[in-house]
Amino acid sequence: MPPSVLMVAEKPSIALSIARFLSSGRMSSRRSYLEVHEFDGRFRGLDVRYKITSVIGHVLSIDFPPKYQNWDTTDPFELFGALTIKSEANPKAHVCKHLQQEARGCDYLVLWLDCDREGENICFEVMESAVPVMRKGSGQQVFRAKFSAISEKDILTAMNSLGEPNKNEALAVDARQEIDLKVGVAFTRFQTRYFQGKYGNLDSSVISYGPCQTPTLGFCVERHLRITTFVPEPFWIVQPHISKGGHQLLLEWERNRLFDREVALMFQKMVTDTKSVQVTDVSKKEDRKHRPSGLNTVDMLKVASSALGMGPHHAMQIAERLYIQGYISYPRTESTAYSASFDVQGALSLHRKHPIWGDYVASLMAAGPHTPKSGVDAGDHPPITPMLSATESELGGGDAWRLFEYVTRHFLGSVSPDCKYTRTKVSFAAGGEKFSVSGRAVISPGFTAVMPWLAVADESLPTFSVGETISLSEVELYQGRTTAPDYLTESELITLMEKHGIGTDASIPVHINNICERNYAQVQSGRRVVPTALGITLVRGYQTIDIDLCLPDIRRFIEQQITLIAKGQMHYTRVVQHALQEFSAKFNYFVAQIERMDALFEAQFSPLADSGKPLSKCGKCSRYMKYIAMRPSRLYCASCEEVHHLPQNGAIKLYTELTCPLDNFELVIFSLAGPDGKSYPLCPYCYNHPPFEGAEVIFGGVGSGKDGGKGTGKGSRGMPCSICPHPTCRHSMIQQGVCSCPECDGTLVLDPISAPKWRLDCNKCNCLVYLPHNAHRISVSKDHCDDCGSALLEVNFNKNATPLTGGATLHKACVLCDELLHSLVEVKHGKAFFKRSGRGRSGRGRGRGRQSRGRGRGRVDPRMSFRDF
DNA sequence: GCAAGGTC
Repeated sequence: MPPSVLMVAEKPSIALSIARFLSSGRMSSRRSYLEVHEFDGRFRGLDVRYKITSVIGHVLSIDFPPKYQNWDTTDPFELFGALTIKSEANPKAHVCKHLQQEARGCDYLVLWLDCDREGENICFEVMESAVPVMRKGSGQQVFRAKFSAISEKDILTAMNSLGEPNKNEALAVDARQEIDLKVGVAFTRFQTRYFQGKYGNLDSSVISYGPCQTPTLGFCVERHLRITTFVPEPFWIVQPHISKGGHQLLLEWERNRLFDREVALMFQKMVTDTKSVQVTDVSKKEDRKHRPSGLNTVDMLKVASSALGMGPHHAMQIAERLYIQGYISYPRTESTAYSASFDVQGALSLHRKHPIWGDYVASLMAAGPHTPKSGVDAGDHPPITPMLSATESELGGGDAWRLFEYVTRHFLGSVSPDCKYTRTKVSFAAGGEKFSVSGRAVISPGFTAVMPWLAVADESLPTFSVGETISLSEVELYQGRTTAPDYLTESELITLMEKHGIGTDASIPVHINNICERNYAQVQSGRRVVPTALGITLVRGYQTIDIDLCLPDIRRFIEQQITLIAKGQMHYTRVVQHALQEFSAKFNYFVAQIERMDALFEAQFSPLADSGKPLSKCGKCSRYMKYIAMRPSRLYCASCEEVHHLPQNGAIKLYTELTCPLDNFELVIFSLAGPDGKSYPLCPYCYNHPPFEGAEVIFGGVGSGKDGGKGTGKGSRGMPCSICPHPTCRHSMIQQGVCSCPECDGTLVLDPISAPKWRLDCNKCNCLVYLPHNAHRISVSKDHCDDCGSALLEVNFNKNATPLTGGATLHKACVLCDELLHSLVEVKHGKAFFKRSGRGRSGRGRGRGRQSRGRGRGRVDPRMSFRDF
């Protein structure tokens, strides 16, 4: 067997391009967890077998170990000194396994990750999986390819000048990750617990803090404060009117405007008294409006927001889709310059026949090639360009078409001539004051023909000659008032973020989205970002305690620090320790001074005790607790001063005054919205303090985690009755569970309030099983099926609609094994439901893994009866 | 329930 070389790129599309260039298209591709392309070639004087595949961005991500995951038992300050762990960023993608599988026995590893710091960091993540399983050899086995574009020339050059991955650059990213995590999580947990424990109407699931999101909010609040503190001032302008050759002209005053009325009046009188103006100069010169440079992500997002009315998050989703479908090039790029190898002619010729801009493209090509305006080549990806021609109907109209049209017009504009026009300026004098008027005449529209919204408007002027006098028809004294600035548009916010280095092209939309989701700001009409009371109060609080916390310099500080590592000027450990020391000191000060921020909250929000409505009784003091419906919904016992968290995004009701046998708390019932939203009872106390040793481990209880500290996913934060292992309580999983879920490792539990459309709900996933609809009562019996171990159901059919022979109404049977019962049920959100031997409900091996499962996750008619399967 | 950064 020839030696083998494994090559790894940052994303599948790049692996494919590189494979094509290096193999001249002669390769074979197969699909493992990710695509792998193989071909034969030469490597350092050897005949080798090449394999090229990719990861999907970062392989690993950083977090705290499980013991720090509990918000109730971890002092946020401890987080600064905590160990951190790295675990697989997206376990479902099996990237580590994929890398190990492909690297096993390979002789060489070539890293083709993006050539930026993050890419350098991913190199080491890849090495961590790959190197241990490679064949041990002598000499260098790991190589780094450095490329500045995904073009044949660049890729071949890179292949011929392989180097080594840069550990310092990778360490800089490790440092950023650790600092961001510790600072962000410590502040977030502290302020969330502090303020949510005091106020009932904050309406945010979490009061987050972050070195990017908070300065982003800071920009919006700063503008808000400028607006609210704005004091308008009156000003005056002397405006002479003249008429010539049928034109009525208003002359512009060289002093622009004055804030002193008396002085302005004096000038007006001087001008009026002269009764005429004299032409002192007529200048004519050719001017041009430059064609745009190539389109990068940030500019695309700004235009999408300001001209197309599409939010950055949405615009990125649309762009992503256009990219996947092959209509546009990679949409995440910082570059505005096309690389030297970019084929302008080829890219243009795609559009020659386009029904809308085909004629323009044809004339552009006929006129010869136009060099694009220079811009920045960040070396990551080329500017965003169309890769196919498409019409509105092909793209299904809507936002996809509008964004594609913009990308295409921008590209065409960037390789078109500049717009040329003549600018005329006529200067006048009257009463010692100077005035002017300007006109414009377009010579050739250039790129504005295809980007008409940027067109230069003709403003014709009559002909004037120097020395000419024109009588004044009127000299107006215009009075105006300065006006407050408006709220920041999304587009302006993006500009500010980019200018201050807040976020990256890919993360800017995420940060904006974040401050909206946390209810700190809202995008209002005109796509202006307006901070909410919560957002304003937070930023004013930071300003009161420590203004650094909401200024963009905080990000700059972190960037500066880690750059020292990247350049090898400072040791990783020293930098991280220094930064954390600085931030933990800030944290301590913030905690010590929190009452100053709280004073602002007090003036704006209502205390917990005044919020919400009485709902259910506390098991400790027997007094009614209040249900606070505002996000995050919770129960508050005013006499015990305790907050009990509840599951989110659903409705909470009292469960007919039933109580938990363990702690006497009244049960409540949680229901997800909609006809197919499942519901389950829960004890407010048990939900937050799982009473059974091991229960929280099995189910991922509050703040605990068994799988590397990630928790066990949404909805499994606490312990509702549907997963409670209490052996005798009538609401527990033991009593209400029927059988294993066909979709996951959960258990199907009788939905207690599903009547009259009785059904079983999975206690983990969204699988629902509808039971016979002609039953007026269904309950879970204490008996089990002899064949499969499932709990038997007692079905009480309606007298008039019973399927039982002889008009009998009572039927006790297994939902899986009883022919009749099984034929009357159907699964929703489920794709398979089959009998399983020996696995009954809880207590006896509650659904532990499925015995078989199709690999595909295609849609199956959700109404399919599981009998039909 | 937490950050920011990759990418799908």
